[in-house]
Amino acid sequence: MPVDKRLHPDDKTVSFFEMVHQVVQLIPSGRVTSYGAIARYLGAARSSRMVGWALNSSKTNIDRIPAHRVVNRKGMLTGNVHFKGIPMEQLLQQEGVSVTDLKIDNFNEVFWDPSEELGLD
DNA sequence: TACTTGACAAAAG
DNA sequence: CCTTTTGCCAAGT
Repeated sequence: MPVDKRLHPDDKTVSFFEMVHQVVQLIPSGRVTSYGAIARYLGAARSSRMVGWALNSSKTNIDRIPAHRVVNRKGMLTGNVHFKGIPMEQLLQQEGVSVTDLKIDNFNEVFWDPSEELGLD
């Protein structure tokens, strides 16, 4: 099933936070994306900062939202400090993502762009 | 209503 | 490559 129509930015019935959560849940295991990529997909290319904040509001609920698959545009695990339990680096490595010093080695290879994978409207 | 917060991004030096 | 500066804007107070 395609992405829920609620992801469309023109639908004000769903908060920006929830739209972010929806997209993050679509990230496949072993792949990662960036805050900016998610923001662009949501039609809010200039709200990349809000994406991370949205994840923060989810209280690092890895069970529901794989926030560890979201990094900044350089592939650095800047959100690691918000993970109380298992650090992002370890979670990613469990999925086969090579990480060194809080930075994804082959970022270009594991990068998953929702705008391309899910299609842009 | 007005001000503050940020898990970012891009550009400049 | 590194640091600083600037633009951003939804949500919380």
